[in-house]
Amino acid sequence: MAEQLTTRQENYSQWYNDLVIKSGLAENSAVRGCMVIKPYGYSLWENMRDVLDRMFKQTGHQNAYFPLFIPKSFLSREASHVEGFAKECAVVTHYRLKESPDGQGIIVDPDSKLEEELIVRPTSETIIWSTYKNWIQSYRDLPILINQWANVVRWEMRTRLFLRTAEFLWQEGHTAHQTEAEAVEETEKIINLYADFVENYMAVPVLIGLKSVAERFAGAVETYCIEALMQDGKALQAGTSHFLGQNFAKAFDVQFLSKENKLEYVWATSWGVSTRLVGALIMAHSDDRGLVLPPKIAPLQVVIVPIYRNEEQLAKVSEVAENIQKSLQVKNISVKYDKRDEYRSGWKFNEYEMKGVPVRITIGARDLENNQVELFRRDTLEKIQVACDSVVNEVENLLDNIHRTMFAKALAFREQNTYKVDTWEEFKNSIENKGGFVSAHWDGTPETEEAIKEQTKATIRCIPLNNPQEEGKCIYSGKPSKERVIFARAY
RNA sequence: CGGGAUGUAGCGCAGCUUGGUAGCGUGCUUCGUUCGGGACGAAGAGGUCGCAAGUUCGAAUCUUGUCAUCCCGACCA
Repeated sequence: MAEQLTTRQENYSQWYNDLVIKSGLAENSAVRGCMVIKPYGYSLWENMRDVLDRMFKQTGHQNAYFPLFIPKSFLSREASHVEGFAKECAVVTHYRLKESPDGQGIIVDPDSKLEEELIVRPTSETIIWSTYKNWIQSYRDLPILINQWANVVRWEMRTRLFLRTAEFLWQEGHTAHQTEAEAVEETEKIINLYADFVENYMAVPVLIGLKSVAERFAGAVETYCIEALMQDGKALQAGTSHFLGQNFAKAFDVQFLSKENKLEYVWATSWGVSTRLVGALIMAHSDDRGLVLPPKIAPLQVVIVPIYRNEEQLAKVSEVAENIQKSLQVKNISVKYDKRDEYRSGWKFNEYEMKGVPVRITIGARDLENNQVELFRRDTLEKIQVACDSVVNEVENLLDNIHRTMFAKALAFREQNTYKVDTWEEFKNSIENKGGFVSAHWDGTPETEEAIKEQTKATIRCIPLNNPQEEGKCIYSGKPSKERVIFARAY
C-alpha cells in the first residue's frame, strides 16, 4: 500500500526525519552523527552553492582552500574562541596503524604519536589568520576577501540530519580590512547577501539582526544573523556574519603599515552558511505529502509523466513529451521525462510529490486528442490544463508563480506566529503554548537572558536591524528597556 | 555522564514468557495480465538471529559479559 509519511501534527521531528530519508536527500551513515548526502540532496546543495558562489564572486570575493587540520596551539591563541569550540573538537593524535600483535585486526601504532596534536577544523579562523600574517604587510595588501567551501567537524552530542551533524559542508568567508568601518560594512554586506539568497532563492523569509552577547560567535565583537521560523514554531539560525574586530589580528599578530606609515592591526570578518540551510528549506515549506522545493534551486524543476495503455500510445505521447522536454531545456529549465515502464503513473505522481518537484506535466491519449497537457503544481496541488503550444510559457510563469506563492505563504505564517507581549505571564504562555517569534522588551543584561532561557527554553534569536526604538519595561525584570527583541525556542 | 529501550533477510517487524525444522510485510529477480493517483497473479533469490562465554542432548529463546544504536535529560558558535 501507500508509503505514508508521519504527519507533521503526529510528530514533527519524526516527519522531518522520515521525509529526509524517503525523499532521498540523505541518510545516516555507519559513522555516528555523520550523514551520507545522497545524489538528490547533494544536487540541491550544489544548486544552493552555485548561486551563493556567484553572489560572492560578484561582490569581489575569491575562493581558496586551507587545511583540514589545525595545530592544537593555534586554537588556544584567541581565548574566547577556544572556549567556544574546545568541547566539540575531534583530535588527531597518531599517524599510523599496524597489525595487532595477537593477529586480530589492526591497532594504532603507539610509536606514531604526533609531536603536536592536530585538530580537525571546527571552523578555520585560526589557520587562516596564521596564514594571513604572511600575506599582509602593507595597506596595499588589503582588503583580503576570501571564501572557502569546505567540510568542518563539530563533535555534537545529539545530531539530526542536515540540522546538526558532526561533519557538515559549508562555506566560510574570511576577510581582512584596513579600517573598522570597512570591516563592519563587509559584515553587513554579507548578512544582506545571505538574506537575499534565502528569501529570493529558497523562498524562506528571514529576520536580520544582531545576536545578544550570550549567543555571539566565540571570538567575535558582533554577530549578525538571519533567523527563520519553521512550521512547528521553532526558530532556526540560517546564517551568521561576524565582525571580529582586531581580536584575531592581535592573537595572530597581523599588522600592516598604513598610508601614514603607522603600524596597525588588521580588522576582520568571518561568515558562513552550511548544509543546515537544507534543513531550513525542508522545515519551512514541506507538507505531509513530502518535500516542497522552491523552483530556483530544485534539482529537478519539471517532470513529465506519460500515461498510456500500449506501445503505440506511448510512442505518440513520447513524441509530444520529448518535444516539450527539448523546448524547456532551451529555456534552461531542468526537466526529466520519466517513461519507465516498471512503475505506473500513480506511483510516479506520489514519488515526485515526495521529492518535491515543483511542476509535473502529465500527458495521455485523452490530452493528445484535445491538443493539451495537464500541469500540476506541487505547492498548491492544483491541476491546470494548457494548450500544447503554450506549455513553455505556462511553465516559465508557473515556476515563477510557485516561488512567489511559497514565499508569501511562509511570510504569512511567520506574521501569524509573531506575538508582541508585554508581561511575563503572556510571555511564558506564548512560548509554551503558541511557539513562534515573541517580540518583547528586555533589559539588555545577560543575567535576565539566562534566567528566561532556564525557565522557558526560549533564547534571544536576534535584535532586529533598524529596530524601532520605544520605551518599555523588561518582561522579566521590569527594568526600563528601549527596544523589543525577538525570542523563540530554537533548533 | 545519568535514566529508558532496542539489536532477527536491503528496510520495517513477529517469534523469546513455556529451549526442539527461521517467519511475516515490504523491497529485489523472472514471466504474464494491467496502466488518468502508490495494480494483480505465479514462480524464485536472500538470514553464522550484534558479538563472546556459559547452562543444556539441543539456544534466536535461559544466564553472564561485551559492543553498538536509538529515545529522554545534560550539551549544542
